[in-house]
Amino acid sequence: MALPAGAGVPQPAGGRRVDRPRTGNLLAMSVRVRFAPSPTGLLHVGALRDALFKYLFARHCGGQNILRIEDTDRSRYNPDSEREFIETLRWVGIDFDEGPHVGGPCAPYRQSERKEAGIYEPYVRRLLDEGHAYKAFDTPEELAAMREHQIAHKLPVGYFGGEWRDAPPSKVEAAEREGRPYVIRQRIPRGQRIVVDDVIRGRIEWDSDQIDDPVLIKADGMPTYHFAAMVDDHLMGITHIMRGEEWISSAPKHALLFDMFGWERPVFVHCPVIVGNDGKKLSKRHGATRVLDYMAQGFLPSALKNFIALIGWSPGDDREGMTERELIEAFSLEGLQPSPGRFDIEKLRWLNGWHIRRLSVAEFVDAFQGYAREPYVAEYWTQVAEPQPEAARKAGEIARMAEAVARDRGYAERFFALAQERTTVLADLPDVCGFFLEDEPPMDPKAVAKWLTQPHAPDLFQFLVQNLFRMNSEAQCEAVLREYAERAGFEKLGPVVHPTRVALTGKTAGPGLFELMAVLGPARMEPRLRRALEIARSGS
RNA sequence: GGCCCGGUCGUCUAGUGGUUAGGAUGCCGCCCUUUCAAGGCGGAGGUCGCGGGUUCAAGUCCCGUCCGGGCUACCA
Repeated sequence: MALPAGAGVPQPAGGRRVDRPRTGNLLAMSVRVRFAPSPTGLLHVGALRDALFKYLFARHCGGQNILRIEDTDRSRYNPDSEREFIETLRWVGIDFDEGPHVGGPCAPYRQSERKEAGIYEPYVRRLLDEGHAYKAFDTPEELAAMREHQIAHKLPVGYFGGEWRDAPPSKVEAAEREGRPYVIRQRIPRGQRIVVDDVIRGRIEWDSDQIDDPVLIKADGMPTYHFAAMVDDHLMGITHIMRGEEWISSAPKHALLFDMFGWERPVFVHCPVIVGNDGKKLSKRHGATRVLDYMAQGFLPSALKNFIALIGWSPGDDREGMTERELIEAFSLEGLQPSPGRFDIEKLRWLNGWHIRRLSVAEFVDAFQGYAREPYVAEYWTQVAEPQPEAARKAGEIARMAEAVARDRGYAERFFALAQERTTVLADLPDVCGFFLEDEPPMDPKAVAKWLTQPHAPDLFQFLVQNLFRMNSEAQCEAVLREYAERAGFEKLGPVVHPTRVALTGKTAGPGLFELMAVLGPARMEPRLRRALEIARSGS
């Protein structure tokens, strides 16, 4: 999508007019949304859902998805954060048409850089000139005292005028001459009804007397969210301000800003949020899990997207398991719900299994190999997961399995096929089918006690070892076991099947015995059977 | 305290005046079966937050109320 040169950039200082950018019809008609995180930490599920809804909406409409970094708070800035966001989103499969990492016609896409480029200045000046903003020289102490007074007298808390909103110009000039630090505040009109139309909630109204004058420019010269985000949204041609519902209360300030500039208001969409199990907003201190942790546990991006999309949105029918293509196709603002939802890990697990089962075997193996290659997987299992000594072992198991898979891809595909419908998260794979790769898989003591101590066990294993030469196919394996059962006088296959399963896998549960025997083949079965024979002899 | 948003099985949801309030997950049971899964079938689980009102008829419309949440920063 090409933008006319200079679109979205205010005229240089000489040129007077700063107005709606001439973005051309193509751009004006196309949906443009932005994910605008503050780079202060890790990407957790709350932010992911925010990014996901915009992504789905943009892709559904054939519009543009834009990444903008809102790094105007220097005290909370975290230099690693932006990379975390971009890499996590890349893993999830949410991509951007414009952003600091890919560029675009509205660059730069970091607000600190936009501030350096002087993009905001003409707009501040214009607001000041037109009386929509004013300088306020209150000290932090004065502000604190005012708030205390308001709380004590049960008054609305906030800056509703102070001494600067209506201060005479001479006073302001004097303060400025003294070099006193100041902020620039938006002058909210008084005695008005402010109406904001929200796509999800309909019309929301405020009495403008209830809305305090927000800081637009901080004392350090940096714009606040209230100012920078709105100016940028306009300059970048954002058509829909989609964000979490926690922004509803500042929506009137933002809508008013658009009005003050004479800009067309974008469509407001205040999405429901994901809350913690206590019903409270998700935050780092409140059960908000890093998205990468889900990756490390072996959740598929497709499942995570599917699951997150279904909290607060529904396609309108009974569909639950949906591919990315289906999500994009079905997504609409009408399906958005107003109430917050909770993150139910059990349902995510089910959905992950659902997505795994829909993969081809080759894709399934690729998914595991890609997973095992992710550097954060090892870090997660060794340093984040609990309980610790046990969790760390998982990292080694995953790495070893990945090596083995790479060494013999054909073999891997055969046993992955058997593991597929028994896998809920990729990290389970070593547990589910690790025994295929070890001549001496770890033995479950209970399984040994129950099945390898059976009186007929040594005889059974001896028989199997002797007949390995004719145990290549599934049918052959079954025939041999049935033959033994008959010879030993067992009416049912259980007494034969269970000890054999324990001998070969060390477990009581797993893929169908004949299937797994056929995959193992005689060469791999022999050492396992011989070991079991020894255990059975010594045990009984 | 003020303003604003929300409220359907534990959880995610369908539902826009007339349905025995549907689906999914989780739980339980049955079937399949050599085990575990997957799959199929069935069950328990909701006085649609509560109280009024409008209407022949209300989860759906109106009023009130309660509860939960958000904002109330020179954070986003």
